[in-house]
Amino acid sequence: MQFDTNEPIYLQIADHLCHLIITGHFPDGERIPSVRDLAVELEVNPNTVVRSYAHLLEQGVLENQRGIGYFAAKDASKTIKAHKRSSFYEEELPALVKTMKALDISVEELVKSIGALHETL
Amino acid sequence: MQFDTNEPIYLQIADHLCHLIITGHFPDGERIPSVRDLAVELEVNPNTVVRSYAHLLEQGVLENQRGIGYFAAKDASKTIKAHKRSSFYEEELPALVKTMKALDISVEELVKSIGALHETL
Amino acid sequence: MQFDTNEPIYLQIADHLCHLIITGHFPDGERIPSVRDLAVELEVNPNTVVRSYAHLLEQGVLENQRGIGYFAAKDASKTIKAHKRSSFYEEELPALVKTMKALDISVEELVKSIGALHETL
Amino acid sequence: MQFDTNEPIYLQIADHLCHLIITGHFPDGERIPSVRDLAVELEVNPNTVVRSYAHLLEQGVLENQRGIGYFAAKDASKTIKAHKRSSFYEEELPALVKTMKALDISVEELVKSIGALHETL
DNA sequence: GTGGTCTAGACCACG
DNA sequence: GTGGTCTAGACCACG
Repeated sequence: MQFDTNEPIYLQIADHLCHLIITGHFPDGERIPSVRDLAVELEVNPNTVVRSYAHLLEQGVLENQRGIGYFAAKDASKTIKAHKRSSFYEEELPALVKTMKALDISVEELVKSIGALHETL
Repeated sequence: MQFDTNEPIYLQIADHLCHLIITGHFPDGERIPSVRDLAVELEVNPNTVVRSYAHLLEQGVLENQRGIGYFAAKDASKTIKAHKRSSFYEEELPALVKTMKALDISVEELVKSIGALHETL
Repeated sequence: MQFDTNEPIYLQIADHLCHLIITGHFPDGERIPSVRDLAVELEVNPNTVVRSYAHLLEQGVLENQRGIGYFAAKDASKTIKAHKRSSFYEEELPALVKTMKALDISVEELVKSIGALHETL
Repeated sequence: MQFDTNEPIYLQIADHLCHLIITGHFPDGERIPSVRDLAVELEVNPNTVVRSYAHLLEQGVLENQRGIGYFAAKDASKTIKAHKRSSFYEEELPALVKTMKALDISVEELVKSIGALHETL
């Protein structure tokens, strides 16, 4: 895994874990790697992984069984998607439209770009 | 001006100045407020304003006349828009499309939302 | 380290660091002292060191690992030498030749002086 | 006259005046323009010209006759050249040789460059 | 008046 | 531990 320099590593890890959960690599309810193991695998400070897990715990994406380990919550995928959906519609999209207007980009132009990206990515 | 807690104030000020430039409140080539004046107006430490100005100087948005003050560059609006345009098409938009696919949002659905936002904002 | 009064300290520190890098005291890719440590060593305010580091970061001489510290870039020596070389040939040398002509110093005379200095320094 | 942004304007003006003196445009002993006139001609703050004149007064390049104006000193050209000569041999040249060694430029290489510049400039 | 630099020191996020 | 940001305020060169 490659880390972007500008975004906190712990958030990048959290995002990555979410991605693995909603794509079924870490199915809902199943155990995920220990802090230690993941830290070794990602060549990262264990504190950083702790922070990622704590972050996802707060959001209800992960659960913790004392002495056993961390698990994806029963409804982790649903929770993640709900989170994403709300930040998408309430933050990302309005920001994008605002920029778009500031740059005098028309809706048609935008739709074309989105269509192109949609096929490529 | 209200500051968001998460983004550095000096960047928020820089952004704000860019906005004022491309909307013509600080026309290309004209003088902008002195460091001290802006600091007083925004209730911020002068050093913070210095930092904002230095940031925009690096990007070629501002210029400097010794002992006189800061000016919007001759082509400031163009420069700012070019910056914005490239980050829009190369970062914002691809990120959006990625999220959109992860959430199984169709292009049609998206276009509708954009249309609605476009009129409201 | 002794500071000259006329040049900004942060630039003198930056220059000094460049010198240490191209002479191999801080090899390419290796970690350099933390902001705090260097500030203590040079008896300078940490902010001043931050400024030096930020300056070299912009120029691609230093790199940054989140929460770990600053490193000389992989190709730091090369970058520094390229900078120096261009300012040497495009600024220093032409200025010197101009002065030399204004003073009616012949090329022969100059070459002799350079030869002498070259052995002494 | 075009001003460089990095060097103080008053020094650039002083240099320019020196140039005019040693090239005979303002002959030794003759009156030079009033502060006011020069400020108008150069589109510069009168204080800046005052500073230039004061600077040259200190160096013995100019003289002042109260109520009449500023004059190039009787031996202005000589004084200027002596100044230049000493800063050339004691500062410029040693600095150049130091850079040259740091960049592994040989004396031969340098001499060639100087020769080329000598003809072009 | 203008900006540029610096100190002293705080608080914070991050690893 | 690391760097990043910010305040408060000083001093200076310059125009």
